[in-house]
Amino acid sequence: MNATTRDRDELQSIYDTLLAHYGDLHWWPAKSPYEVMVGAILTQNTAWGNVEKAIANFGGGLSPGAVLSAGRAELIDIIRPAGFFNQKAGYLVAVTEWFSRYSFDVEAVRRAPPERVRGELLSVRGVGQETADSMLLYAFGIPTFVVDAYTVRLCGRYPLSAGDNYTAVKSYFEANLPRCEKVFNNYHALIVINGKTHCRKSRPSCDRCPLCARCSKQGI
DNA sequence: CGCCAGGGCCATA
DNA sequence: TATGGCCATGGC
Repeated sequence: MNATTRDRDELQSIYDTLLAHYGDLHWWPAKSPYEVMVGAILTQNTAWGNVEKAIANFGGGLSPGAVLSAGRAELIDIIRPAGFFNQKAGYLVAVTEWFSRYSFDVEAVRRAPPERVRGELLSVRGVGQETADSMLLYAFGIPTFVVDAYTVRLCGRYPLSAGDNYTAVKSYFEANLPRCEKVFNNYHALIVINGKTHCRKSRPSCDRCPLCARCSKQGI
Protein backbone atom coordinates (compact mmCIF):
# COMPACT_ATOMS: atom_id res chain seq x y z
CA MET A 1 0.00 0.00 0.00
CA ASN A 2 1.52 3.34 -1.03
CA ALA A 3 1.52 6.49 1.03
CA THR A 4 -1.42 8.08 -0.75
CA THR A 5 -3.65 5.07 -0.25
CA ARG A 6 -2.68 4.84 3.40
CA ASP A 7 -3.44 8.53 3.95
CA ARG A 8 -6.81 8.21 2.22
CA ASP A 9 -7.71 5.17 4.26
CA GLU A 10 -6.69 6.90 7.46
CA LEU A 11 -8.67 10.08 6.72
CA GLN A 12 -11.69 7.99 5.76
CA SER A 13 -11.34 5.90 8.87
CA ILE A 14 -11.16 8.95 11.13
CA TYR A 15 -14.25 10.32 9.40
CA ASP A 16 -16.13 7.06 9.80
CA THR A 17 -15.25 6.91 13.48
CA LEU A 18 -16.45 10.45 14.12
CA LEU A 19 -19.57 9.97 12.00
CA ALA A 20 -20.51 6.81 13.88
CA HIS A 21 -20.11 8.68 17.17
CA TYR A 22 -21.74 12.03 16.41
CA GLY A 23 -23.84 11.42 13.30
CA ASP A 24 -24.57 13.87 10.52
CA LEU A 25 -24.38 17.33 12.07
CA HIS A 26 -25.90 19.34 9.21
CA TRP A 27 -23.74 22.39 9.70
CA TRP A 28 -23.61 25.41 9.89
CA PRO A 29 -26.12 26.14 12.69
CA ALA A 30 -27.69 29.27 11.21
CA LYS A 31 -30.99 30.36 9.70
CA SER A 32 -29.53 31.90 6.55
CA PRO A 33 -26.31 32.15 4.56
CA TYR A 34 -25.85 35.70 5.76
CA GLU A 35 -26.15 34.53 9.36
CA VAL A 36 -23.37 32.03 8.58
CA MET A 37 -21.18 34.90 7.43
CA VAL A 38 -21.90 36.91 10.57
CA GLY A 39 -21.32 33.89 12.77
CA ALA A 40 -18.01 33.16 11.04
CA ILE A 41 -16.75 36.62 12.00
CA LEU A 42 -18.16 36.59 15.51
CA THR A 43 -16.81 33.16 16.41
CA GLN A 44 -13.19 34.10 15.76
CA ASN A 45 -11.32 32.94 18.87
CA THR A 46 -14.63 33.09 20.70
CA ALA A 47 -16.84 30.46 22.34
CA TRP A 48 -19.91 29.69 20.23
CA GLY A 49 -22.26 30.35 23.16
CA ASN A 50 -21.17 33.98 23.14
CA VAL A 51 -21.84 34.18 19.41
CA GLU A 52 -25.36 32.90 19.98
CA LYS A 53 -25.99 35.64 22.50
CA ALA A 54 -24.75 38.25 20.06
CA ILE A 55 -26.89 36.93 17.21
CA ALA A 56 -29.90 36.78 19.51
CA ASN A 57 -29.33 40.47 20.25
CA PHE A 58 -30.30 41.24 16.66
CA GLY A 59 -33.78 40.20 17.74
CA GLY A 60 -34.43 38.02 14.74
CA GLY A 61 -33.75 40.95 12.45
CA LEU A 62 -30.29 39.95 11.31
CA SER A 63 -29.85 41.06 7.73
CA PRO A 64 -27.32 42.94 5.61
CA GLY A 65 -29.55 45.99 5.76
CA ALA A 66 -29.72 45.86 9.54
CA VAL A 67 -25.95 45.72 9.84
CA LEU A 68 -25.28 48.46 7.31
CA SER A 69 -27.89 50.81 8.72
CA ALA A 70 -26.99 50.32 12.38
CA GLY A 71 -24.75 52.94 13.90
CA ARG A 72 -21.33 51.80 15.05
CA ALA A 73 -22.21 52.21 18.72
CA GLU A 74 -25.45 50.33 18.24
CA LEU A 75 -23.71 47.51 16.38
CA ILE A 76 -21.06 47.25 19.08
CA ASP A 77 -23.75 47.05 21.72
CA ILE A 78 -25.49 44.21 19.86
CA ILE A 79 -22.40 42.07 19.32
CA ARG A 80 -20.77 42.83 22.67
CA PRO A 81 -21.15 39.30 24.11
CA ALA A 82 -19.01 37.92 21.27
CA GLY A 83 -15.99 39.90 22.42
CA PHE A 84 -13.46 41.85 20.33
CA PHE A 85 -16.44 44.02 19.47
CA ASN A 86 -14.48 47.06 18.35
CA GLN A 87 -12.77 45.05 15.63
CA LYS A 88 -15.65 42.77 14.78
CA ALA A 89 -18.10 45.63 14.24
CA GLY A 90 -15.86 46.89 11.45
CA TYR A 91 -15.35 43.38 10.11
CA LEU A 92 -19.11 42.80 9.86
CA VAL A 93 -19.61 46.01 7.91
CA ALA A 94 -16.68 45.20 5.63
CA VAL A 95 -17.86 41.71 4.74
CA THR A 96 -21.43 42.95 4.30
CA GLU A 97 -20.19 45.61 1.88
CA TRP A 98 -18.42 42.85 -0.03
CA PHE A 99 -21.68 40.89 -0.17
CA SER A 100 -23.46 43.97 -1.48
CA ARG A 101 -21.33 43.77 -4.63
CA TYR A 102 -23.29 40.59 -5.36
CA SER A 103 -26.56 42.30 -4.44
CA PHE A 104 -26.67 40.04 -1.35
CA ASP A 105 -27.49 37.22 -3.76
CA VAL A 106 -26.11 33.82 -2.76
CA GLU A 107 -26.64 32.41 -6.25
CA ALA A 108 -24.67 35.25 -7.76
CA VAL A 109 -21.73 34.37 -5.53
CA ARG A 110 -22.07 30.70 -6.46
CA ARG A 111 -21.93 31.56 -10.15
CA ALA A 112 -18.58 33.35 -9.75
CA PRO A 113 -15.29 31.41 -9.94
CA PRO A 114 -14.63 30.01 -6.44
CA GLU A 115 -10.98 31.04 -6.44
CA ARG A 116 -11.93 34.58 -7.29
CA VAL A 117 -14.51 34.69 -4.51
CA ARG A 118 -11.97 33.30 -2.06
CA GLY A 119 -9.47 35.96 -3.07
CA GLU A 120 -12.05 38.69 -2.64
CA LEU A 121 -13.00 37.42 0.80
CA LEU A 122 -9.36 37.26 1.87
CA SER A 123 -8.98 40.91 0.93
CA VAL A 124 -11.79 41.88 3.30
CA ARG A 125 -10.56 43.17 6.65
CA GLY A 126 -11.17 40.57 9.33
CA VAL A 127 -11.48 37.66 6.93
CA GLY A 128 -8.54 35.27 7.06
CA GLN A 129 -8.30 31.81 5.56
CA GLU A 130 -10.48 29.95 8.03
CA THR A 131 -13.20 32.58 7.96
CA ALA A 132 -13.12 32.76 4.16
CA ASP A 133 -13.33 28.99 3.78
CA SER A 134 -16.11 28.77 6.37
CA MET A 135 -18.14 31.25 4.37
CA LEU A 136 -17.38 29.52 1.06
CA LEU A 137 -18.42 26.12 2.38
CA TYR A 138 -21.19 26.84 4.84
CA ALA A 139 -22.78 29.98 3.42
CA PHE A 140 -22.32 29.33 -0.30
CA GLY A 141 -22.02 25.56 -0.49
CA ILE A 142 -18.73 25.67 -2.35
CA PRO A 143 -16.63 22.53 -1.68
CA THR A 144 -13.49 23.76 0.09
CA PHE A 145 -12.02 22.25 3.22
CA VAL A 146 -12.07 24.36 6.38
CA VAL A 147 -9.09 24.03 8.71
CA ASP A 148 -9.07 25.25 12.28
CA ALA A 149 -6.93 24.80 15.38
CA TYR A 150 -8.65 21.49 16.16
CA THR A 151 -7.82 20.16 12.70
CA VAL A 152 -4.14 21.05 12.95
CA ARG A 153 -4.02 19.57 16.45
CA LEU A 154 -5.68 16.38 15.23
CA CYS A 155 -3.16 15.96 12.42
CA GLY A 156 -0.34 16.33 14.91
CA ARG A 157 -1.61 13.29 16.83
CA TYR A 158 -1.83 11.00 13.86
CA PRO A 159 0.78 9.53 11.58
CA LEU A 160 -0.42 11.80 8.80
CA SER A 161 1.95 13.76 6.59
CA ALA A 162 -0.46 16.66 6.67
CA GLY A 163 1.92 19.44 7.66
CA ASP A 164 1.42 21.93 10.45
CA ASN A 165 0.05 25.06 8.80
CA TYR A 166 -3.27 26.06 7.29
CA THR A 167 -2.43 25.68 3.62
CA ALA A 168 -0.68 22.34 4.02
CA VAL A 169 -3.43 20.77 6.08
CA LYS A 170 -6.16 22.09 3.80
CA SER A 171 -4.40 20.72 0.72
CA TYR A 172 -3.88 17.41 2.45
CA PHE A 173 -7.55 16.92 3.25
CA GLU A 174 -8.66 18.06 -0.18
CA ALA A 175 -6.17 15.76 -1.90
CA ASN A 176 -7.12 12.71 0.13
CA LEU A 177 -10.89 13.03 0.29
CA PRO A 178 -13.52 12.97 -2.43
CA ARG A 179 -14.16 16.57 -3.51
CA CYS A 180 -17.62 16.45 -2.02
CA GLU A 181 -19.30 19.36 -0.33
CA LYS A 182 -21.27 17.04 1.90
CA VAL A 183 -18.12 15.32 3.21
CA PHE A 184 -16.18 18.56 3.64
CA ASN A 185 -19.13 20.02 5.48
CA ASN A 186 -19.57 17.24 7.98
CA TYR A 187 -15.89 16.41 8.39
CA HIS A 188 -15.01 19.86 9.66
CA ALA A 189 -18.12 19.93 11.80
CA LEU A 190 -17.23 16.59 13.35
CA ILE A 191 -13.68 17.70 14.10
CA VAL A 192 -14.93 20.85 15.81
CA ILE A 193 -17.59 19.07 17.86
CA ASN A 194 -15.15 16.38 18.93
CA GLY A 195 -12.58 19.04 19.76
CA LYS A 196 -15.01 21.06 21.84
CA THR A 197 -16.20 17.96 23.63
CA HIS A 198 -12.94 16.21 24.28
CA CYS A 199 -9.66 17.35 22.88
CA ARG A 200 -9.18 20.89 24.06
CA LYS A 201 -5.81 22.54 24.28
CA SER A 202 -5.56 22.01 28.01
CA ARG A 203 -6.93 18.48 27.76
CA PRO A 204 -5.25 16.86 24.80
CA SER A 205 -6.68 13.43 25.39
CA CYS A 206 -9.32 11.63 27.36
CA ASP A 207 -10.82 8.19 27.65
CA ARG A 208 -14.24 8.93 26.10
CA CYS A 209 -12.96 10.55 22.93
CA PRO A 210 -13.57 8.16 20.02
CA LEU A 211 -10.37 9.28 18.35
CA CYS A 212 -8.28 8.96 21.49
CA ALA A 213 -9.34 5.35 21.66
CA ARG A 214 -7.81 5.03 18.22
CA CYS A 215 -4.73 6.96 19.35
CA SER A 216 -4.01 4.59 22.20
CA LYS A 217 -4.73 1.62 19.97
CA GLN A 218 -2.06 2.88 17.63
CA GLY A 219 0.32 3.64 20.47
CA ILE A 220 0.34 7.40 19.88
C1' DC B 1 -8.84 32.56 40.24
C1' DG B 2 -6.62 31.09 35.43
C1' DC B 3 -7.52 29.02 31.12
C1' DC B 4 -9.36 29.36 26.70
C1' DA B 5 -12.80 29.59 22.84
C1' DG B 6 -14.91 27.17 15.56
C1' DG B 7 -8.80 34.04 14.36
C1' DG B 8 -6.87 37.93 12.39
C1' DC B 9 -4.13 42.20 12.34
C1' DC B 10 -0.06 44.51 13.06
C1' DA B 11 4.75 45.64 14.53
C1' DT B 12 9.12 43.85 14.73
C1' DA B 13 13.43 41.24 13.33
C1' DT C 1 8.40 34.35 6.93
C1' DA C 2 7.82 33.93 11.42
C1' DT C 3 6.94 34.98 15.94
C1' DG C 4 4.53 37.90 19.74
C1' DG C 5 1.28 41.22 21.50
C1' DC C 6 -3.18 42.59 21.15
C1' DC C 7 -8.20 42.40 21.02
C1' DA C 8 -12.68 41.09 25.19
C1' DT C 9 -16.66 38.46 26.73
C1' DG C 10 -18.29 34.56 29.39
C1' DG C 11 -18.28 29.48 30.75
C1' DC C 12 -15.95 26.26 33.48
